[in-house]
Amino acid sequence: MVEESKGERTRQAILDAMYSLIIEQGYAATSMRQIAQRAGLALGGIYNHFPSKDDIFSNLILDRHPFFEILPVLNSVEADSIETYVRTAAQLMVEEMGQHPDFINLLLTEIVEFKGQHIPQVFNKIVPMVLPLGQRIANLSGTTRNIPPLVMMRAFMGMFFSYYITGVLLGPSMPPAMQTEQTLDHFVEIFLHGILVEKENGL
Amino acid sequence: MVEESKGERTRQAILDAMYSLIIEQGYAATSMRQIAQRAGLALGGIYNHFPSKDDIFSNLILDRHPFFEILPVLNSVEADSIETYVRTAAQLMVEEMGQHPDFINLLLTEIVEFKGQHIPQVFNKIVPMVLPLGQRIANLSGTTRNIPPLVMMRAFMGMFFSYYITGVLLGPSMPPAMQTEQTLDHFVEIFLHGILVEKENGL
DNA sequence: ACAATAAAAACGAACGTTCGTTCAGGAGCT
DNA sequence: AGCTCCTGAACGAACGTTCGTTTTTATTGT
Repeated sequence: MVEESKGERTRQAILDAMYSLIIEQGYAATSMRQIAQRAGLALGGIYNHFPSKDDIFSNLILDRHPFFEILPVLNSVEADSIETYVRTAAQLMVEEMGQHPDFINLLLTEIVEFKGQHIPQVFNKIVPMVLPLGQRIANLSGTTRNIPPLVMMRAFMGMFFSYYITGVLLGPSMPPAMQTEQTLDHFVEIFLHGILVEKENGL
Repeated sequence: MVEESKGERTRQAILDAMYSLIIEQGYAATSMRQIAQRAGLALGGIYNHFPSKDDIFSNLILDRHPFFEILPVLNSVEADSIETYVRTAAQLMVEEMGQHPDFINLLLTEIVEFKGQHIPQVFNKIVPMVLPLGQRIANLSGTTRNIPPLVMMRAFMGMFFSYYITGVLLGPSMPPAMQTEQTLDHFVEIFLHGILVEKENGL
């Protein structure tokens, strides 16, 4: 039934093991012995599939970078106007991240422990996913300011990623006025209309 | 002349040493021996000042968290309208971070290696700095949407922090359309006026 | 001002542990 | 037989921490 060879299954088990261990305790604190145990093989067996601990991580991040899960979500949004798209996409993106509160660790671990050395490769896989998305959005109804679509996407991702991560990290420490049920809506409002109210006709 | 005792001086030297070593190579890769060497004392001497490696970091992050440098900058901005304030503050904040491309490591290290366990304490030191700032801004001229000032601040920080960090991390990998000289201005424009152009009088 | 004394700080070898990696050999399968 | 995969003991290096000892600094008494 499954076309997966034994070797490939073990390989995936090793990647799974490291993934979950990093989520739980970080990269540095994760030992090859723990990976072996969780993957269900002996210590030495790992080296039949990967030449080093670092190499396991490199494969992990290139296969399962958090963004590879977020972008399809943004791509799946159906909307007929830019405003609707933004509202729906922001909501979905935050929800999606909320369902995987873990995978942020992977992203940050790569930056901290590997100084972001995999970012170019990861980003090269992302760009082809993001370009058509920018195109799709540009074709929706609604007039936007004269800002390049990719810059808008960058701002969008940054804004709602920061919303999510500050919520997770600062959550209980935040003053009530900083985190309410409407805060996400306020972020959407700022992104769509800005913080300023344009004066209609003087007053 | 200086009222600093010998002990206090080496204490600071140890903190300095760990700070620079973390910037260069991360927390896990930094050994007590390296700290001792850079601080100019023997390995065992460290333990006259700190009970453990973790404890050095805890003191470091509570003394020198990146935000403690950014907030005074935002506080120093003189402006008579909200629009001017936002433009100036965004510019200054990005510049300030650009001059310390290093201290972001400290922030991320804390999250990755210590699971953000110091965040509540750090944040408690930050809140009193941020509340009066929100008050000051609320008193500037200009009409803003009905959004709590602290939420605006959260959005502001998130937006321009993300601008900075994506620039640093993704920089050379980004498509040209995503990173130009005007991109920061576009971010400011989005924050002030949103991406949408409100229709004036139908058409 | 100076010597006596206690406290603080520095030393560096040693300890026990854990780490990533290697390797000679054994299974299981075709 | 030959190949892929696995085993687990062993290796050497590096780690954080401890400890007995010495040196430096600060405080006191005179």
